[in-house]
Amino acid sequence: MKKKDMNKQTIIQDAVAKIILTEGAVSVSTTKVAKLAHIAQSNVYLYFKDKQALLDSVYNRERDRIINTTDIAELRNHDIDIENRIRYYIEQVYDYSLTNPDSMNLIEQIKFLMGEDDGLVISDSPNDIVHELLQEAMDNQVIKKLPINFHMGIVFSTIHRHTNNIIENKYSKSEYKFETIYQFIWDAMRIN
Amino acid sequence: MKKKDMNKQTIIQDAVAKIILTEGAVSVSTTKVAKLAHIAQSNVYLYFKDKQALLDSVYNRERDRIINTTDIAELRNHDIDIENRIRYYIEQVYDYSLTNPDSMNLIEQIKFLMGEDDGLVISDSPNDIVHELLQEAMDNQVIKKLPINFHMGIVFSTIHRHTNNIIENKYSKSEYKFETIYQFIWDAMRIN
Amino acid sequence: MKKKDMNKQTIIQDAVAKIILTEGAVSVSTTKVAKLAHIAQSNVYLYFKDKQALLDSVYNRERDRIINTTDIAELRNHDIDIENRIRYYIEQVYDYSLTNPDSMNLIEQIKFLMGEDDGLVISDSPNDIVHELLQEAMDNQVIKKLPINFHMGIVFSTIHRHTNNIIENKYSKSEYKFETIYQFIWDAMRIN
Amino acid sequence: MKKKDMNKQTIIQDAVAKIILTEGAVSVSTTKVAKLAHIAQSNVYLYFKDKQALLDSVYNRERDRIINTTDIAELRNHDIDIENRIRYYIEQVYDYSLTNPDSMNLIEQIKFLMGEDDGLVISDSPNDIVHELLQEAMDNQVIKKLPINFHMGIVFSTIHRHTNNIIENKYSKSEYKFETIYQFIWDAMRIN
DNA sequence: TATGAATGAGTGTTCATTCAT
DNA sequence: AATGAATGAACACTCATTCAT
Repeated sequence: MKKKDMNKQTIIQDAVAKIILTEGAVSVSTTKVAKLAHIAQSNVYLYFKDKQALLDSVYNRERDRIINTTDIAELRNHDIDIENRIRYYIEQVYDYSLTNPDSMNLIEQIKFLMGEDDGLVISDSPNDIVHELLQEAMDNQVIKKLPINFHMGIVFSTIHRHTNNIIENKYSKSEYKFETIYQFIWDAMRIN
Repeated sequence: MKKKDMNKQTIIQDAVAKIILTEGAVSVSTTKVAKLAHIAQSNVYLYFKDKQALLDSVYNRERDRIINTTDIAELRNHDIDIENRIRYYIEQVYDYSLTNPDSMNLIEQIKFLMGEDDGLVISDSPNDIVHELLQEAMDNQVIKKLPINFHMGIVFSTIHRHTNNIIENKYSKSEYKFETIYQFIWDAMRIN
Repeated sequence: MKKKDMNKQTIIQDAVAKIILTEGAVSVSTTKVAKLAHIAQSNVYLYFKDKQALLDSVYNRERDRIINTTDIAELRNHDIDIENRIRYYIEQVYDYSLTNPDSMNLIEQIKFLMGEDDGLVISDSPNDIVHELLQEAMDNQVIKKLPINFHMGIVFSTIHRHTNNIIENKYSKSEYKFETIYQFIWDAMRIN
Repeated sequence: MKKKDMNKQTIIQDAVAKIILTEGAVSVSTTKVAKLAHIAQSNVYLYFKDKQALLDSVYNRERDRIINTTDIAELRNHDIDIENRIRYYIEQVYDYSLTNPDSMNLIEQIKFLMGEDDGLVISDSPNDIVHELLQEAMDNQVIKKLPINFHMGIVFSTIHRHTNNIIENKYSKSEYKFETIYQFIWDAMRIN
């Protein structure tokens, strides 16, 4: 029932996601995608201009998912002090990553495949909201004066590593609390 | 004459490395490698069992290069206090990365191609020397009690990001000193 | 409003013609045609049995256009001496070709695609009017006794070449008068 | 025996030629070529960079064949009067065409496929030998002052048509002598 | 009349790998 | 040790055509 509601676009994107997660982005081929989606290979081109567009769409879907999950308003709410806004942001990344561990891996894989070096760091535009937040924090001498991708990087890579560790059963979800992870990240970022 | 001393193995590996760095690991093909190495395509199989072995060898070569550059003795020298040994280690990674920026990218690319998730974190064996060092530091409550790949991860990913930023001309080499980078990493690791 | 009077058939044919002239007959595909005609791809099959029928129709449309432009009555008018009737015919081909240079190219392209060797020579039926005229001229020893497609061929290919030379800016329209072109053709045909 | 001497290049080119002549240039596909040449499809790319290179090579092979058959020295021999040199040239084209009727068709087909409009007119370079000859004839007021491709065109297209008529059994080889064909062509060209 | 969805067969091209010499 | 030739499988992508709605 529910499945039938999904349109083909989504089915195809899901197939791509599955392949990326199980075999790696390199292994994505229209043939495999079509097989997994139970359609003819040529059919892929009915829904996506070409392979690049297909990968882009999967990437964007995931990126949007993240962005939509983020409580942007709060990040801009100047009634909250900046340190807490950053903490709130990290918490959101943390929650998102634990809830959707695949999402992060998808984004990482696709970005890498396309030759972008920044890994998980998502920065749509320079005046991106998080960018803004971190810049403000830097200007106010709350966090260290460093390239912004250092700050974004440590947030993402730490949380991502944590999530992967759990997935790979290196330890259980309960073994490290958010507070612990957060402290690690925040100690790096903040001026003390 | 001297050049001719380089055996074919090395010539081939160099070709692979060059392709990876310029076009990405995905683009490595025996055809291209052979062309770049000025040998017949089939010749690649004289020196390497298959493509996988070839990539492995390039990976291992780089990994060994890193390990050999590291002053292991010093890391084990208990006359030096542990904090300084870690600092020394970070310094060595830092120096290596700035001196051989390609090396890190090679490792990252090959790891990605093979579907390994840990990125740059190299851990050959559990009783690896760095592993040992960090474990000791954790036991002595010098660094935070966290999965070891957190500690290794922040070292590598921060330094790697820094190196890439420089390569991509985001800023000049002189803009951030080692001390600054180190402080960022160390603040995350240490218990304060 | 008026434009809407053009029925879909015509719109589709026009699309085909445009593609042939800009990209060559080989490049005609239902996909492209449909896109250019602003209809669904499958819609092409509503108006034409298959691709072959579509091409045929475009060919026939052009052939009819030529035939209808030709003043047949005059060609048969025995009050005019035969030499002048042939001259009149050549003049008409000349005028048509210069006025509708695309027309000739369309016919040539489609013929090529269908593997017909006679190029521009259009001969619907053996008792074709021009056929008749030339036969009569041959019988009356006005033109050389040669296969009829020699005579038709030289008319078409010379004029077509002239037209293309102009289109390709090899020289301007005014550089060679009809009389000059005609003399070239007629000298070949006539018995002297 | 003899067949074995032919290298694969030639075998492949022959396959292409056969397909062009039987099915038309449009029908040439690497698959068909490979099948006809009894090799794997991928093998085509061992001998030719891509399909274009393959077609080019078939074209060039034929063009060279024509050029090598032509007695260039004689065409430049100013001891012979120009009219006779042109006649000699036309005779050579005539002989070649009748001896190698396929050759002309191959060239025509490939040229058309590549979108060149000049049909059989082969003009390698502006100072091409035939070009030279005709220009000289025009300057000396032996032939009409017209675009050179008119003169070349009538030679080729007339002879080609004649050859095709014979192939298609429209009449027998003996029905029209060279002299007849020549007269038709020459009357068009010459100033009278 | 019109369309979107579907598809199988085909396209040119690249690949890793094998083998005879 | 070295090579050129060979190949089957895979790739992304386009095509003419059909069919249910």
